[in-house]
Amino acid sequence: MRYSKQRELVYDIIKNRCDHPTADMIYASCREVEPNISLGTVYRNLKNLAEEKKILTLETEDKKIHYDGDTSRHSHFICTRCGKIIDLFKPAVVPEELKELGLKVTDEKCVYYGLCNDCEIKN
Amino acid sequence: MRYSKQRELVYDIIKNRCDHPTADMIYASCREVEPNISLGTVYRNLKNLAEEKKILTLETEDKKIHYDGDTSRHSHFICTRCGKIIDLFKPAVVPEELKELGLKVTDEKCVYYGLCNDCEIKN
DNA sequence: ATAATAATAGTAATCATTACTACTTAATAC
DNA sequence: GTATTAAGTAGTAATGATTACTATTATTAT
Repeated sequence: MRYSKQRELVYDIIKNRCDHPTADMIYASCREVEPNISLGTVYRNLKNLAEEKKILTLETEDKKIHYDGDTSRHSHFICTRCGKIIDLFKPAVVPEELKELGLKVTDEKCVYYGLCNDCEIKN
Repeated sequence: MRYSKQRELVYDIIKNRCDHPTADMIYASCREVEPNISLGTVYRNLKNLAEEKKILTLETEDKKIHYDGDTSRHSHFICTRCGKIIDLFKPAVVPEELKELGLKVTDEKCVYYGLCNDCEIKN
């Protein structure tokens, strides 16, 4: 894979935000810097970066892939009312059952659902 | 919500299989019993059943929603090579960090990735 | 600098899912 | 039991996120 400034831009943008943007959000940010970048380029590079495990993906119930520039082992809490995604940094315990079944885990995606504090109040 | 034999069929089919079928797989099974059932009906009822928490959904990397008739608290292991989904029944520990943040969990979806035993051998 | 070829911009295509509409059926009242 | 009413369905069209395609541009090895 050879260098391109578009890929670097996509990567920098994800790395420098602490939310969990979708492709179109990243596209919007890219265009502020590079107005001619195309949506397909953003998608292609997001896919490349995810395959190389330089970024992570989060498949949610909103049918859009959310990207995460933080590749450290962590989980997420998603508010079922407003969709906000909150990072959980204290590592969850991997089920011992996996060892018993002889399954080696290379990745994990743990998502917890409920109301965030703001939505809890509003309810 | 009132009774319909289509909804009951969709529900029965999911409940009586131990895999994690997608909408089109459930549709195919439905048509063996009820050849005129429409795909839209299957989708609508899957959505209804999921909203009522009578079935669960699993959002995976293959961009199709997988449905699960087992609503007991359990996790999943997905093979990154063949896509097979394996149930993990021993409950994972919910991160204590959630309590610290004052977040009440109503649902959880923990997915672990790696190679299943078959694919491990083939590799 | 040039050649080779990977990457891009812009657009078209894909495909899972949802929306729409005329018709059917379950549930309730008479 | 029949009529009423509104929810559910079949069949089809639309949606929208993502991917594929193609002519052009940019990177990198020689």
